[in-house]
Amino acid sequence: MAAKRSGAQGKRSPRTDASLRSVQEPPLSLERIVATAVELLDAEGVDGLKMRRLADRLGSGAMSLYWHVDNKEEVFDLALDSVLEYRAPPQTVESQDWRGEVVHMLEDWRASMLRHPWSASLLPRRALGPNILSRLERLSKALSRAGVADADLNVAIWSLWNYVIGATITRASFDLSDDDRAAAQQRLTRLSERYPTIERTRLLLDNDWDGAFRKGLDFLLDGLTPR
Amino acid sequence: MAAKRSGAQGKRSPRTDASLRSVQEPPLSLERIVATAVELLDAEGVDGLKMRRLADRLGSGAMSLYWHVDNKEEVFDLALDSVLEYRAPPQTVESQDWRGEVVHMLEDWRASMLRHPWSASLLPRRALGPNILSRLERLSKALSRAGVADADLNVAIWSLWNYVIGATITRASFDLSDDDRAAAQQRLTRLSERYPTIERTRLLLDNDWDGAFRKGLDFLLDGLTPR
DNA sequence: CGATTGACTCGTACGGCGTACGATTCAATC
DNA sequence: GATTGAATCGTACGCCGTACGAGTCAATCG
Repeated sequence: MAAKRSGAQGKRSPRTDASLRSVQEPPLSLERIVATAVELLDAEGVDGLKMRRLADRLGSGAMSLYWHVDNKEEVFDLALDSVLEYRAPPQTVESQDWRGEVVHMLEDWRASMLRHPWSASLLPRRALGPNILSRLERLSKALSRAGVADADLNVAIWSLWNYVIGATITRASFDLSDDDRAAAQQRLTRLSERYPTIERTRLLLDNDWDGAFRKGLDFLLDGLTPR
Repeated sequence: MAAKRSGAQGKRSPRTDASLRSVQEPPLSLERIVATAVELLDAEGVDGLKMRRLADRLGSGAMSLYWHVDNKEEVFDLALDSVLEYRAPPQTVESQDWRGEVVHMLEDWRASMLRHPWSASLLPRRALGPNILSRLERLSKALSRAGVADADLNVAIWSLWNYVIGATITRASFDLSDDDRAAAQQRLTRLSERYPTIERTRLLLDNDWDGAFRKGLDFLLDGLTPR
């Protein structure tokens, strides 16, 4: 019957001989699957991840994946969470600089997601993996130490969360290539009398995304944290 | 050959007799297709929209849709933009209350998207339809009249845009049903020593989404607009 | 009036997807 | 040596988006 991988992994050592395997493929494992899924997502985007292709890259049959994973959704969830692991800076013990800490955490979060542009669009699935939760926990703690009252903490967390994922999604989808920019340019000049302000400020064409992110974040933090 | 619907719609009057059609189905049209797609999306979510089902609802064959539309992607783009139409309030001519105007626009935007929870997750496709563009144009104008310098306008617009779509996506995906809440509750208490702050503040369980949105928005506007 | 045209509809078919199912393999155990 | 169970994988099924080409009918033209 095989209860499938059920939380507790099997005890037998996994097959190690590669008898028929093409060259010297290591055996499947959840870790390899997730790591390869991230590679594939980086290379081909969300639509490029197919179970068969993932299996090809792993040198295995497509159906072998389903021993380690319930379905494709779970691959997405695991890939997303794996990309959001937070490596804290070299331990600024008892740092008094709460604000700097929070800013660093949020900028690192955004950077992690921009390194894997597909990740932002996967966030709005409510699967909160351990890495996401631990980021939220850290953020809560830092804000709490910064003096934000418990009653205001959720508002603060969600405001920041919303801002970060919004900024990341926007950046990932509206950071146009030169070709795209030329096309947008053309389309806009054709409609210039309808959208004069957009055209004047070149809203869709030139943007200092990083600077804008930092500025809006500062304003939010000014409001959310006491004095 | 049929160059397909190419911008200029045909001039002949469309077939009107419903000869073989089951009852009294009106003929296909882009408007009907988009309206029905919105219905279907509201009822079944993003994954529930299939060309065959859409055609069923319209009382037509699946392939008939492709006369009016290039592909499924275009259906999504049109449905999204149609949902974002902005009906301005009863003309507050020369209103001096720029801030109130901006807040109203952004809250209306969020409300429009929450009425169609699938819409938020479709925004990060760079297809900017006329309704989205016109919202951006209005917003730009209002902020400009509020005294925001051109040089700061893009930062302001994007900050607000990011905040609004982030908040909407979050709200749409984390507003748990009672069952979900119970499950999350259970999972969290099991991990309570790992995420004590999250548990203490009930971050994932109880939220005043509307209040939080409004508060964060106020802070952003405080920073973004002069004095 | 009959022939032609072109807007519009749709049945069939194809390739690709996620994955259910059952057979197979092999190391560890008895 | 027989049994067990973890892990792999080939085949097949149902569903998807849509290419293709044939069909239908109203308006047009001679």
